[in-house]
Amino acid sequence: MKMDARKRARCETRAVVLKALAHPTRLFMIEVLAEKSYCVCELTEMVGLDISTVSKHLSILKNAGLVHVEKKGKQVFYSLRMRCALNFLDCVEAVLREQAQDLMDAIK
Amino acid sequence: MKMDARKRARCETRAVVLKALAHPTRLFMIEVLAEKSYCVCELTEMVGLDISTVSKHLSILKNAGLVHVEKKGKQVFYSLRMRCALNFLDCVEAVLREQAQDLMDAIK
DNA sequence: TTCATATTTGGTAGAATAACCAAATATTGA
DNA sequence: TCAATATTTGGTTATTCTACCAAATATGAA
Repeated sequence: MKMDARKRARCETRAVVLKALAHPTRLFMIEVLAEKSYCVCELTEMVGLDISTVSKHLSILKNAGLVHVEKKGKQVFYSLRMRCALNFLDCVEAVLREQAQDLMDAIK
Repeated sequence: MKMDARKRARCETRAVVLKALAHPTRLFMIEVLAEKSYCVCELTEMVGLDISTVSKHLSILKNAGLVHVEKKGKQVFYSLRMRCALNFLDCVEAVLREQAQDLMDAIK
């Protein structure tokens, strides 16, 4: 099974979604947004980075289809759109646990 | 819920696993390795990049704990270790389908 | 040991990312 | 309209990533 142009395009599309998740700050925000929606300034306060940086991170999540955006007055609220991203993260946890176990096994 | 040092570290660890998945070539190989294990030269043939590039991609997957490595004679075989990475990808598909649907809705 | 094959590692150049600051835009209220 | 607040966008710099080539390493066969 070769990676022809079609398969490559398909993988590139998927990679956009995964890349959106693959950043500490964005992961953190995904977790936070799993509870409820927050506006940019609230997220900025939690994250502790410049608001322009946070805004750009959020736009990456938006472009990937991971969050939903709603404007209310002067504020813009983001919420988690794809709940299955959370299962996602559980899977990552499983990977990490297994890695840790391997390390333990290697030591003893 | 602020992103303190501990939370940041936690997110960074998770991000390593996600980053490993977040590349078209590596995604492709994950899919291929879901069927059965392959050696580096077979994967290189499928992927169509330089073998050194493929080797580096594989080492990223290995470091993230996503694949298992087994040496047989002159060849090195890689296999998918975390099957749940596939559910992962199903979730990504769901995201993409929903995005496509939104586009359709926006047009009509 | 020597050769051939398979893989990894080191080096390098170009592309992509992420952080900040400053400026632009949008919205509400005076 | 003007001022204040919330957010986004543009610009810049430093870092990281990715692809290739060349060289090093490992293994099995002659």
